[in-house]
Amino acid sequence: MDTTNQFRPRETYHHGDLRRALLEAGIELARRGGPDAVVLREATRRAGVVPNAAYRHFASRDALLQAVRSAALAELALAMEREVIRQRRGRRGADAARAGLRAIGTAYLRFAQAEPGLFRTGFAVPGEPETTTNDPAMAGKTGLNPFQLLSTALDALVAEGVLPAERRSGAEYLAWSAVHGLAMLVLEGPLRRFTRAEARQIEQRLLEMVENGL
Amino acid sequence: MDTTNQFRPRETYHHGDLRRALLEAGIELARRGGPDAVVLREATRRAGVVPNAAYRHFASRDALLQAVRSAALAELALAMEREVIRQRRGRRGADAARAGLRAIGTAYLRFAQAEPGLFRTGFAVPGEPETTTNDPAMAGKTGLNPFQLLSTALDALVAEGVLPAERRSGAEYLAWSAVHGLAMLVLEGPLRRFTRAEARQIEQRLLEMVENGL
DNA sequence: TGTACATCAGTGAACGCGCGTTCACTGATGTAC
DNA sequence: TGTACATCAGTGAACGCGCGTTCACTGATGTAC
Repeated sequence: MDTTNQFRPRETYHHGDLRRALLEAGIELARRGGPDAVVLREATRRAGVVPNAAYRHFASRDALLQAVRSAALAELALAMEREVIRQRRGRRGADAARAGLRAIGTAYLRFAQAEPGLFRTGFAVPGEPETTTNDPAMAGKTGLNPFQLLSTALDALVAEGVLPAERRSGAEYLAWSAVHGLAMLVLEGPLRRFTRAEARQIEQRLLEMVENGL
Repeated sequence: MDTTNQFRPRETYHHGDLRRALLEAGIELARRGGPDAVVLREATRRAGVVPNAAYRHFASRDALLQAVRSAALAELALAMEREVIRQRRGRRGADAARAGLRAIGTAYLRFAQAEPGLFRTGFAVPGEPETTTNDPAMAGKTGLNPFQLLSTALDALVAEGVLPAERRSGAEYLAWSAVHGLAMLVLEGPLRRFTRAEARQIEQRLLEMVENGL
């Protein structure tokens, strides 16, 4: 099964799964070059198909880009879910809740560094805000998208009595702001030239600041 | 004096101050549409000049864009300087230092909302990081650029004993991350649809978080 | 004060580029009888 | 089991677009004598 191979000409007239092939090509393009690199013609080239064939599966270039964006957010959600499980392991109660929030932040920052192209595609492309959608295309295994995973982690902090209930509302935005801002600075801001170790240290301190400041 | 007017044909063969006219056209374009809207041909059109005339003054489209970016950062620096003076007025010592930091953050967030196009041009365009440059083109009246103004405010906190010296190093990045992140979320993230009042409230809480968390 | 001439700042025309998208088409597939 | 035909998923060719940039040029300006 090699439906996405762009070098060997297809043997069948029909592609088989062109939609998936285009989406995967789009994701790969985003991975390497961010949202601007998601070029419809290039995706069809990689799928071994004529440019306008894409229109059987996506209404426009932007529709393809949105699909790629959702996939990027889904990938981040999966990474968060994994990290939460990893960090909560062996902990209980308040301690586990704290670890959960920390895991969300860590996964976010790791993702930004490991997959800058996908990260930018997920967050620099205007689209349906994650706060208002329940689209499973941008969610992880739990069916929650990155924003909803953060909310869940904060809820846990309240349930365990770590975060006073009256400070709960809007806490997503504070936590997210800090982490998102740092990700941007490391990615394309003044912290670009930091070594991995320096970046890690700032990360740690930022997560502390959030924990203390919330 | 109307050298930038694009409607009336020039009376002189020479423009007079084409460099400035192009730069101002570029700033205007960025203001309305962000970095991508800074189109060399459009800038020359507005200056009432043939496209390639731009190359007497800028080596490339990117050189023009960098100049616009610097101008945007300079404008932000000026806004920060004004806000710092305003907020420190009538205060002294630790109180004034705290007001100074708060002013920096407030000015940053106000600027992002009032001039989203310029804000994005200042920060989404890769260029010489403000941390390493002393280019006066991106500085305010004090000769300091936005990043350096933030550093100064943090130094004042240490001098007044508000911020322990051992937590000073790297504090720029923590403060900046939080504020920058919130700016992005309000601008093009999930907080886009917030009302002005809601946004203000989150801002306040974020600045508190930074103050407490640092 | 006048003039020759180098320098400078514009003009005019054209390029190649790759993109997204539209149109009319044809080959392949699957379903009803 | 065979065949007619509707439906679907591709092809082929072409569009207009606006961009950044290059080339050879000319009109205006300012300086030396």
